[in-house]
Amino acid sequence: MARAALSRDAVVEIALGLVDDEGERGLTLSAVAGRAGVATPSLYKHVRNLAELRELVSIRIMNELADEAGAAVLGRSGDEAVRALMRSWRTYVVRHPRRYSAMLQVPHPGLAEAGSRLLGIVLAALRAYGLGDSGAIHAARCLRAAMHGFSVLEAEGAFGLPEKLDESYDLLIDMLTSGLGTD
Amino acid sequence: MARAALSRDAVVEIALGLVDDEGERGLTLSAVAGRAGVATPSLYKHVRNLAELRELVSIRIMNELADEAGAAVLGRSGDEAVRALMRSWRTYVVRHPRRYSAMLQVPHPGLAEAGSRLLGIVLAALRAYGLGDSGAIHAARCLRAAMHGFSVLEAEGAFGLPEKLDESYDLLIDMLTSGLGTD
DNA sequence: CTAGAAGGCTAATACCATTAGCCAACCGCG
DNA sequence: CGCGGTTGGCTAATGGTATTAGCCTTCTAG
Repeated sequence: MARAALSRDAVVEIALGLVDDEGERGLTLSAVAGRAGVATPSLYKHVRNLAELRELVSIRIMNELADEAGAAVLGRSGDEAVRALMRSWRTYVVRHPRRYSAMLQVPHPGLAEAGSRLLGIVLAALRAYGLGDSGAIHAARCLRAAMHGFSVLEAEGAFGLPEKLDESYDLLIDMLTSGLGTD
Repeated sequence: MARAALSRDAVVEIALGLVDDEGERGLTLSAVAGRAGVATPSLYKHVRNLAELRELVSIRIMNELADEAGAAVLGRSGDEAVRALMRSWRTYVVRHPRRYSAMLQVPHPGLAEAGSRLLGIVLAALRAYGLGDSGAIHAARCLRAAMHGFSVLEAEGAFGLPEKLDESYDLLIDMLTSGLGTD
């Protein structure tokens, strides 16, 4: 290889920083090149095009989220597991709101794989309820929808005051766990 | 006024058609101008810039959704109202997936107003539960988050097979209404 | 009938992604 | 040690986009 220089991963890393600092709209090839101290076309040696970079960023973010959610669920079961899953999910969003928003953009393929990893974690959290195969899928979809919806709305500032959001989320957790228990 | 010509509303209408046909990424000023049979800069006589057009489109869509949800809730109360609200919401999304996706983009101000209209409708659906002011807000946030999350995931094709999504959504409705009742 | 505004146009600018083609540096090999 | 190929940078050029400036026509109000 020639000059030590950039790598594919380094480009993705810079892109992530850009998303954190300026939001997903700030993710532009020339901005990445600027931060890397390189001319724009040089990036094409590491990344096929902007769409691929966006996809790589999304996948990276979804995997981060899955890592944290997976760790939270580990060693717990039942309501405890669901609670931990939901809390860790929201914690990630609160900590990295712009990343979470960026992950949503452009539902290209490739995200599907990372998505199914997340699904597996949600299913693991549900294991103790003894739902059938099909029931578990339905329940997982509901959990994911609820967590995702709350996250999107919070990350985009669609809720009014940020205070008391914790209470709202606790209520959502209670509604869902009680719904699961009495199913 | 000069030549009969375009109006602000007509421009928004064309933009909506574009969103329906090509998705939110197809909403470009030159595409709108093309459909209107006009040169691109002429649009600036009706709309301040692309950002404003996007905002107008989003508001229009959110109001459409609010109209349908409001009509669904009208004359019902309690679990029936919540069920009707949730069903009408998803019905809109299934009917206009691209519009719903487009509404999410760019959470500019101005959407807040249309959003509070929606909030009012959700609160109306919850009236019969006799929740306190604060409790109703929390419950409304949960409902909205759940509906929104499911809608986003469905509109983006994030769930696997489209079949049996009805069952999943019914489960979500049951979980939430039972959570509200036993609160 | 006339003045002015409304709404169209062309031309020009700036920014972006993307492609093509060139050049230098580094690597491994003999 | 040197040499060739690959790797990773560059500049130049293209095309699409939004946006601004300034002109010109046409309708309408008075």
